Amino acid sequence: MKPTIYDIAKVAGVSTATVSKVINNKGRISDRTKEKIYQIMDEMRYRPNVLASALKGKCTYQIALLIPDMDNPIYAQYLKHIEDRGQELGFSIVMCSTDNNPEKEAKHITLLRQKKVDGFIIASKFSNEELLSELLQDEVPVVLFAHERPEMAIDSVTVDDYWGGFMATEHLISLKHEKIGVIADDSISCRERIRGYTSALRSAGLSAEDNMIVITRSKMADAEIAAGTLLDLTDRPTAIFGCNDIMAIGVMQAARKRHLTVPDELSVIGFDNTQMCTIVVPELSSIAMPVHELGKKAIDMLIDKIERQANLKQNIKMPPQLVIRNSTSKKK
Amino acid sequence: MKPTIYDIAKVAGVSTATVSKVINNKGRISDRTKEKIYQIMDEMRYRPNVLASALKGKCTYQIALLIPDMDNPIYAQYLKHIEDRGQELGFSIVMCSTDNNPEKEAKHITLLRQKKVDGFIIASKFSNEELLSELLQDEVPVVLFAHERPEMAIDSVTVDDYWGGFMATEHLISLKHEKIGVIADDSISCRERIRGYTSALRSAGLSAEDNMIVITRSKMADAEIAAGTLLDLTDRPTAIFGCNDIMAIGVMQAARKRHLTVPDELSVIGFDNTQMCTIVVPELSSIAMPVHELGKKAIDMLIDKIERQANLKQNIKMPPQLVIRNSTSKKK
DNA sequence: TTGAAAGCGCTAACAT
DNA sequence: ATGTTAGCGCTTTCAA
Repeated sequence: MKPTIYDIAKVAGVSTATVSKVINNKGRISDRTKEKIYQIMDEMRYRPNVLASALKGKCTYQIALLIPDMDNPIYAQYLKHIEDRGQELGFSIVMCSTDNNPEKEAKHITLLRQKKVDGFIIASKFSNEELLSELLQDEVPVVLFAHERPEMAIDSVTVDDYWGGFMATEHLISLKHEKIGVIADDSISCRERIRGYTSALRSAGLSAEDNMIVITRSKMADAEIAAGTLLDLTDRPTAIFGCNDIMAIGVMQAARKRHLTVPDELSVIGFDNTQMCTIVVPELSSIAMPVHELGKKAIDMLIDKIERQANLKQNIKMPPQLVIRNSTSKKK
Repeated sequence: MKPTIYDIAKVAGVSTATVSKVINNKGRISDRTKEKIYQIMDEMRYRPNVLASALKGKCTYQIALLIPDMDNPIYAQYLKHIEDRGQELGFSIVMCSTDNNPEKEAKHITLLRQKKVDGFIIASKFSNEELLSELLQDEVPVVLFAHERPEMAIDSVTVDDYWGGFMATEHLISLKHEKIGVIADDSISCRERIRGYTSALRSAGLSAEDNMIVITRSKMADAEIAAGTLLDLTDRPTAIFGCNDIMAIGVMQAARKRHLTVPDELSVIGFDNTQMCTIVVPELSSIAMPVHELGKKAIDMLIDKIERQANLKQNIKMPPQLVIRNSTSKKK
C-alpha cells in the first residue's frame, strides 16, 4: 500500500497534523522535525493524495480547456502552449472539444464542475450566456481565451483582432489593391477582424462595400464556396482577406479552380499564421498571434485567480504581427 | 451550498446508506423508496461529489492521453476522436504533451497517478521501459495507441503499419517506379512501415538498397534535408515514401527547391492522410488510418479494463487504406 | 429492505 | 512547537 500521512506520522513519532503542516509549509514547525519528516517522506516515497486534500476544499490542480474545433491547427496550438505552461506549474489540462455546440459546452462545464476542476479556460465561442453568468456568479475561475466578451466583466486574454484585421487590409492596400474581399465566420473575433478591415479601407479613402464581405462556416470547403461567389463577380476583388488560415486556403483553392494565379491575379492573406501557411503554394501571408505568450498569460491569470482568489477583472490584449509571404503582391 | 447525500437522506427520511445504494443501483431497495429518492435528488438538483466517491476507491472518470507532438495534425486527430468517445461515455481526457521526452512522460505519469486518473492511453513513443513495467505491475489500466510493444504483453490498438508501408510501396511499384526512397523517423511504427516497404520491393523482385532509406527527426525541415540527400544522388530515386505526411511534405519541398516537378519527375506518398494532404500542390497521396474507429476502440478497451478490471491482453490492429491523389504518377 | 457506523487521506481549528 | 479531533462526502460492512 501507498503510505499515507498516518504512516509518516507514526514513523516520525509525530501527529498527522504536524506532517500536514510540513507538507503545506504552514504553522510553525521546528527545523529539526521538518527535516526529519522530509527525510522520512522521501524514504517512504510518500505522495500526498490529491483527492483527499481536494475533498477538504483544496485545489485539484486541474484546469479545463474548452476548444471548438480540433480540425483547425490553431486550436491545437492553443492547447499545446497552454498545456506546456500548465505542466510547468503542476496543473493538468482537461481537454474539451465543443464543436461550437452550446449543448456540448454545457455538458462539459457541468461535468467538470462536478469533477472539481479548479477553473476553466474557454477558447470556444461559448454562446451560452446563461451558463457563463452562472459560472461568474458561483465565482468559478474562468478566463476567456482569444474570444472576448466586452459586455460581460469576465477575464480574457486575446489578440487584438481589430488591429490584425487592420494590418492585413492595410498590407493589401499598400500593394495598391482597391477592391478587397473578406471571408469570415460569425464569431466575435471575426467581427472584430472585419471591423479592422473596414476601418483600414476607410482610412485609405476606399469604400467598404457590403458585397465584399462574406460570412460562412469556418471550414475550408465552405470558404471555397464563399470565395467563389466573390471571384465570380464581374467586378471581382483583386485581393481577399481570409479571416483565418483555413478560410484563406479555401480562397486559394477557389482561385485555383478558376485558374486564377495567386498572387498575380489574386492576392490572399490569412490569419493565425499556422504551419499550413508554409506548405501551401504560394506560401500564405498571414497575421501571427503570439500564441505562446497568450497561452502562458491565460494559465498564469487563471492560476492566480485560483490560488489567490484574486477577483479583479483583467483583459489582456496582445498585438498580432503581419507575416508577409508569397500569396500577396502588387496589383497588376 | 450544494446538497450532499445527507441532505437527500434527511429529506427522504432515510439513511445515507440507502441513498448511496440507490445512486449506485446496489443492494435491494424497494421500488417505492427508490422512486422517492430519485425524485428528491431531482428536485434538489443533487450531484454526487466525484472526489468523495473516488476517495473511497471508485473511479474518477478521467483518462490521461499522452501525445508526443501537437505540431503533427495526426495527433490532434487522435485526441479529437478519443475525446469524442470519452465524452459519450462520461470520461474526461487529460491531455499530456510529451515531446517524445522520457522525462516528461515520467513526470506526467507520476503526477497523474497521484491525481488518480483511471487509466492511460499512450500514443507517445514511450521509451521508458521501466515506468511502463511499473504501470503493468501496479495493474494500472493502460492501452498503447498507434505504438506497439509486441514484446511487452500490454494492450494496444494500432494500425497495420507494415501493411501500410507495403501498400504505399506497392502503389509506387505499380506505377513502374523501381528506385524508391523512404524517409522515416526512428519510431517503432516507422520501422514497421519500412519493413512493409522492403517487403513490397522484394516481392516485386526489386532490390531494397540501404542508401534509399533515410532516418531523421519527424519534422518537416529535417525531412526536407533528408530528402535532399536522396535527390542529390546521381542515381536518384524516382519516387519517395514519406513515413508520415509531415515528412512527405518535407520531401515535396525538397523537390521544389530543386525544380523537380511532383509527380512528373518525382512521385511522393505520405502516411496518415491528414488534412494537409489536400492543401498541398499537388495533393498528396497517402495511407489513411481509421482514426475514428481506432480512437473508439482504444477508449472502449481502456474503460473495459477500468470498470471490469478485465485483464486479458488484447492487441487490435486495423488495416489502413491507400488514398491516391496527384502526387504519384507513372514513371516517365 | 433499511440503517448505524467506520473509514478513505487529508486539513484546520483549537488545545496544549 | 506540536497534538487532538472533527469533519470533507461518500461507500460498505454488518447488524437489525
